Amino acid sequence: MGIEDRKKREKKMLEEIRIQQIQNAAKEIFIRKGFNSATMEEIAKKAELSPATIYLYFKNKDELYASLNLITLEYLYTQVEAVYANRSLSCEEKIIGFKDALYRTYQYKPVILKIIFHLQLNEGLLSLSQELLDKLNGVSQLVMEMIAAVYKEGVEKGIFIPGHKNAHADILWAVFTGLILWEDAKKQLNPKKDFLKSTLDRAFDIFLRGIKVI
Amino acid sequence: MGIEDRKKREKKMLEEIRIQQIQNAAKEIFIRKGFNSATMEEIAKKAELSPATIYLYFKNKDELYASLNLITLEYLYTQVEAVYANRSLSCEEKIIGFKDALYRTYQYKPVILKIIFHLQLNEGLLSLSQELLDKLNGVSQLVMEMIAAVYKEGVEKGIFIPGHKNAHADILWAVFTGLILWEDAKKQLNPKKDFLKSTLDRAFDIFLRGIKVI
Amino acid sequence: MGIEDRKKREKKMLEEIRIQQIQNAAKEIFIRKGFNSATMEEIAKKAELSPATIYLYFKNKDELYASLNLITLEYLYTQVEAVYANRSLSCEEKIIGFKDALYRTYQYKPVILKIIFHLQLNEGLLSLSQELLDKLNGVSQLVMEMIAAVYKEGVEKGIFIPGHKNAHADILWAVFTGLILWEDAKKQLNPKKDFLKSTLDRAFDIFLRGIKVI
Amino acid sequence: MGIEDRKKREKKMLEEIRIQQIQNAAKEIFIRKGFNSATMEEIAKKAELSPATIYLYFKNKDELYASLNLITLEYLYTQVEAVYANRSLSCEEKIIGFKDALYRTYQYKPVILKIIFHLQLNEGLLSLSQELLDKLNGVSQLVMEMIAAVYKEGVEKGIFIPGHKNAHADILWAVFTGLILWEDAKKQLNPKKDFLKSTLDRAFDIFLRGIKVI
DNA sequence: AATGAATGAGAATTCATTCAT
DNA sequence: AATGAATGAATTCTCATTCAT
Repeated sequence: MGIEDRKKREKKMLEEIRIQQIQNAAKEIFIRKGFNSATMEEIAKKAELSPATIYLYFKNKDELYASLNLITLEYLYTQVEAVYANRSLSCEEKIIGFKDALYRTYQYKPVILKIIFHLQLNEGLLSLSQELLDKLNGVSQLVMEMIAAVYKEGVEKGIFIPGHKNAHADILWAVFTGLILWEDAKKQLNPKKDFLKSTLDRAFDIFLRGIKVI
Repeated sequence: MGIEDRKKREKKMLEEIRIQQIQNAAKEIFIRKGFNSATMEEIAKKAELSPATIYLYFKNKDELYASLNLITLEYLYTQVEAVYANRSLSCEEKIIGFKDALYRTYQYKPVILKIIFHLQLNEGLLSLSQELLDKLNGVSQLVMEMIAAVYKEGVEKGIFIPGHKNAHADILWAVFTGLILWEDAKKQLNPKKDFLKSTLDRAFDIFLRGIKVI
Repeated sequence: MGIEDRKKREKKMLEEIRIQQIQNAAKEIFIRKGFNSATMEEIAKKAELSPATIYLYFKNKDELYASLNLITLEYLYTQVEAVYANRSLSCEEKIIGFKDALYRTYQYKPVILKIIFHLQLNEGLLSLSQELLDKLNGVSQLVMEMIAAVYKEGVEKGIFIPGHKNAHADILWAVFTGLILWEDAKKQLNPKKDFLKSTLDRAFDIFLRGIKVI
Repeated sequence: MGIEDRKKREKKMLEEIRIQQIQNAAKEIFIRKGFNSATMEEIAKKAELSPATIYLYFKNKDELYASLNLITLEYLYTQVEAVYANRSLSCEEKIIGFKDALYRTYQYKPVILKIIFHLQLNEGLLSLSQELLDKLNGVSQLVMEMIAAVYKEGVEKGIFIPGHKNAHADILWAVFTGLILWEDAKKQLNPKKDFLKSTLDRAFDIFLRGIKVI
């Protein structure tokens, strides 16, 4: 029995390895080419598999794409949640913590956030199941709510100037994504220059300065 | 002679109307579907023309897409330049002016920014002429420089806290584009809610507050 | 009445001029591009007319093409017939006369014979009416028969070695067309060298030498 | 190891069979319809494959067309070269040998000559690679040179009447191609009658008779 | 009579997806 | 489990042809 168990375990592990292998390849190709221009064949080649094999693990191209978004968002969620739940941090520190969480997520897999941007750009995602769309939106909603909650807390404590909490969550998110996008685009033209971290820090400093009650 | 002239003028106008008719349809479809998913047939249907007719006015899909950029980029530039060159405005007012210029551009032709994002996301637009790509990058460069110059001026006048001027231009640009992207994505899910203008105003308030010397 | 007549005559002449104008343009384009690759628009441009105008004079592209073949063949026919009917010529002289007739035809409008070759290459002529095909074949048949008849006469007079008369007509025709084709192809690569006339003369010398009884 | 080898060999063979299957279908359609009128779909249908499958083996229509030439041109060359290099043949026999070589080539792959004619007629084949065009011209050049050399040898030996060697090569080639073209056109109208071989033999008899010193 | 503008009917080509092995 | 081979269903683009003016 033990042997069977082991075999089963090994099988499952192998399967997961394969799935990741595919997702990794897919991520890169999707980011480089966009959803439509990325071809299954190219992804397969990158994954060192045949196109047909991908279909053993993912029902179709859309599902493969969607799977990337979900894991990305979930990863992001855990990062942000860790900051949010950390009771030892002040509101200001949490804002900084969020920034670092986002940045860590980006650093861990620079590519994954771009997937979300693609989502935001709404490129050909009509064939995603409503279920998945809901899931995606649900997670990002949760992230935004945590940010909003921290801002609200700050306002209540008299630390932050008053304002609509959701708007501030949006702004924070926008600063982050906007900078990623922009710095990345610039890096593409001039790969040597990478000012993302310092500019991001600066942006959040300003943001904090801007919302703090004097 | 006058008659011939008039006829010529009328013909030219008709042609321009047709071009705009196509561009308007294209804009909408490109925004909704993204470059790849948008089909010429769909654009044609939207424009109430046959696909073949589009090819009378645009050499191919890429050119049609590119044509949207050129117009609007120039519009963007003139908007921003007008603020920059306005000697009666203070630095702070210019920052606000930039925001309004950007927003006006966005309102005038919402497509442009999305297209820039596509470019930033490196969506298979390699078939665009180098000339156009250079133009795109050139204009955005000019815009960034104007923003940076205003920030620098503010620092020199002791109004803004010191810092790298380019970083601040990047941040401002990132806030703007990030918000467009994000609010647009949200609007897609819930078309009724459109907080872009108010959130943008708020974001720039915060940004200004954050960079002003107290 | 005289005035009406004159107007009618002028009209007819104008019409014929227009038809020739179109045919001349068509000839050149068809020869340069082949039937399928030649576009009506290109022909129209060459004729300094609009595509629509061509359709006032020719029912469609096929008919336009066919009209060229017919006139060419008819011209050829008159040339060859003149030699054939010339009672003062010997058999040998008639063979030489045929060659000159063919060459004259070719010189008169170097392009027209190539049209026939296209016909021979059977490029996309399925849409020609049977009537026209019959006409085309009928005329070329007549030409061949005249050549064959001269050969036969020569055999009967003991001047030419015996053989199947049609085969010899075919050979004569083949030598001519083959040389046109070949020399023309060479001229394309090196426009300065034009050996058609001399090579053609030589070929017919050899041909005559070869069929003459010693 | 042997097994793997065998499988590899079998796979390669299968691939070659498929390629030939496509080429055979293509040959027939191209000959019947000409390059432009032939459609990939028709070729695919003839080959009992889907159009898409053809693209697994040939990059595009042009390449498929070109592939037919390359093979056959090489075949033509080897045939003619074999005659040319055969030291046991007299000049006269070589001329006859050339004819047979040409005819064998024609029989083996009737398409090649038609394709050369298309080239000669300048049928929009501009998308062929310069490399291939050069090869085509190169090989035909070589063939012509061999023919010319044999004629020259005959003249030097006092067997053939004097004359420009290239002209005689041209004539021989023209007789051959002209007859192919002509007989083929006739066969199209009346498929039962195929006089090519006998007429060709006769033509070369006459040609030889015509150039021989009496 | 002439044409500018428009289009329907294809054509080549691509690619996600399937299936026999 | 993995895949090579095959394909149906698009999609872009072309062009002969029409028609209102």
